[in-house]
Amino acid sequence: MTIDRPRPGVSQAPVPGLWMLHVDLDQFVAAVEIRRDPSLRGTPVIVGGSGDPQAARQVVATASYEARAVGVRSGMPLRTAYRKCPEAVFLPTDHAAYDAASAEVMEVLRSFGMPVEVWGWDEAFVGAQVDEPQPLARRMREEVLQRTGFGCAIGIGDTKERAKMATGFAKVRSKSGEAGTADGVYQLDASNWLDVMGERPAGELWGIGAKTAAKLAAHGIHTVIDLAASDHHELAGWFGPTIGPSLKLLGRGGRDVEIRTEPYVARSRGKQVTYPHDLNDPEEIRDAVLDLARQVRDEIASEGRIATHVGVTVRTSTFYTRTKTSKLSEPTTQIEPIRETALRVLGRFEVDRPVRLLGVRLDLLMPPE
DNA sequence: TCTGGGGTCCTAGGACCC
DNA sequence: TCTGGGGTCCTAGGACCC
Repeated sequence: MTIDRPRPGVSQAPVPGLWMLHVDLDQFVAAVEIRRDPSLRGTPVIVGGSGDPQAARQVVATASYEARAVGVRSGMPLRTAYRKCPEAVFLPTDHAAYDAASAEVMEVLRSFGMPVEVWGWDEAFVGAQVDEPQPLARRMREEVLQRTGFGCAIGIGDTKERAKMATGFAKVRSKSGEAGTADGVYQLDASNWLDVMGERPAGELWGIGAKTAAKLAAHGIHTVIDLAASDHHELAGWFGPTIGPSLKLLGRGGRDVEIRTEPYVARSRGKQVTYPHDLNDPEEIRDAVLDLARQVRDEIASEGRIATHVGVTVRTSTFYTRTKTSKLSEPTTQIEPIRETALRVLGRFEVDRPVRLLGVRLDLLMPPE
């Protein structure tokens, strides 16, 4: 799954008549499970880990609305979710099913003949050159529902950032069942951005997390309008030359209008595992790292990708987590140099506590252009 | 509530070279 | 005479998102 976020430094601007439609599927993972087993409809569904609610060290990946209603959240330990909602149906994650269902939806979106940028399983941006984006968005929702059975919300904006924020309002309205035109569709553009967003906390903006929000607040910047009116030189001093000014831009609603339709090319590939029980034996730790290295190498090799760096992550029982990386002597797809390098990187750790998690990541050679 | 997994991008500092 | 400045490569760490 590929994730992106507002890219600092992207320099474009709203284009008259060009609308960004941000399509966001409702509780997608749970919806896929409910579609293939309609008897689940109306009952709380919790997807995550192996599907065993008693398993330690596993968390909720997605909870259906019924489970969310009683306080179940993604990222919550499965055992906690079970305590809150023992009547829920617990299911293991099934990536292949979500991949396939996602592809169905993206095909429906592409059938409108407009550029589609896929964002992970359950999100996409569509670039629409139309005078009236709202009727189009409603037709898209209808078409997705008819042809796939999945509900979605659509945010409309004159930038991607505004469209993404608009989706949040579209979802609220669609759930409240509010009558009128705003059922699952909401529009944010230059004309209403500050009216709607200005007094909201800056931390609600996409790309501003808890850390950045706290740092902004320490400098007296609390709301979106504060951020929009802030001094970009000061921001650069606090956050660096790229991120600083990009934050002010975010407060003003962003300016990205580029729909990238090319297939996504990953920059890295990794695998990490939290073991059901801590590893103590150095031999066992070595073997586990070699096993992870082999798995990731097999994946990239089957996709014709070439590794440039090897990273190893170690998390100890105290949750202390560190990653070290080494450049391969030359880009390769061969298992031997990757194994050797992984062991060399592992050797740079002083592992003096039980190990909870190990990970191996390969940075990939990017094709030219 | 004992805390997953898979990613991306930016920043900073040291090494090294001219 | 211990001293300037710029550029690049490499790695660690942090922040964010789904």
